[in-house]
Amino acid sequence: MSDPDTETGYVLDRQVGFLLRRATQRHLAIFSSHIDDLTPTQFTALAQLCVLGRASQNALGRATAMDGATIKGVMDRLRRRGLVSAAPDEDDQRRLLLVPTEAGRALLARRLPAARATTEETLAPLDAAERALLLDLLARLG
Amino acid sequence: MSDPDTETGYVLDRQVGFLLRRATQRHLAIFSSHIDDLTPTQFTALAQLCVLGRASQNALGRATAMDGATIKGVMDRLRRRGLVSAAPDEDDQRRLLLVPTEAGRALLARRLPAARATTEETLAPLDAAERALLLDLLARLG
DNA sequence: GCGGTTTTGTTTGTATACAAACGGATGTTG
DNA sequence: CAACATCCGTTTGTATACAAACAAAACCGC
Repeated sequence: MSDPDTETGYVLDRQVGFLLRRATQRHLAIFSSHIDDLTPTQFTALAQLCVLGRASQNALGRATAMDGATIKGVMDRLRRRGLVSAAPDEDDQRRLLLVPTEAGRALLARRLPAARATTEETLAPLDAAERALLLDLLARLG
Repeated sequence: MSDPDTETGYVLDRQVGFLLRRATQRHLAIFSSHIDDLTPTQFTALAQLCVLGRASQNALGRATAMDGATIKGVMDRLRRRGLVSAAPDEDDQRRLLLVPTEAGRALLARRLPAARATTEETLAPLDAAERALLLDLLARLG
């Protein structure tokens, strides 16, 4: 009767959207406590570009789930810092061919241990089976 | 050997942070397909304010996991649309006392079914047991 | 009751995110 | 090959998010 959800039936702590936002916030805070010279988004984009070797801007955006406007801003900042280089694609005049620089690859390599520590700390409340389960459930949502 | 993670050991699709971002993106897209006159953040803030009845700006921010700068912007927009009213707190001159207007409560009531549909559609890939499990695991992360 | 600390709201600056619109290049199809 | 559609990168506008700094108000220890 004195339940706060009597009127609306809306209990915040049970909403998927809210729980996702909270978990993301905590993960972001942990990330920046381990890595202070790259944002999670920048790290993801740089890491994926290193895996791919080279990619057009939009293709990298698709690979990292960022739209055109977002990936442009991210790459602009990485390029300004000399971590990524860009050149027009010979075969397709529309495309901007992106390649990680040596500095970019080196920085990624130096930060990989901290990235793994970030994941570890984020998942610390869960045991191994629960971690696998969570990743599986999240993957099926996305 | 031809595994793309040979160099970095970094497989994007297994990173919690990436999966959280993807799931959040999908949830956001579903939300806006059901509700086009409130953002998820605005909905959360309005709903929580309706549950609380009244709250100071920072207190509402804490209740909805938004920092001071964020909750200010959200409330400014809700106030501009007449969904929330604000007045100085008599007992504490620092505080801004927020209260949902009738229009705010009415809009929330009209949008609650769509909000439930959003949750339902987001969790559609999972059965009942898996949904409960996911919410539990996410709650323990946050 | 007074001085140091905290709280509250605000502002500024940076960084995602996404929608919408655009011009240029490429692809497709009849 | 010409009309049409699609893709690419860019720009603009809006909306979270968070850090850092600030002034005013309230609190708290001694």
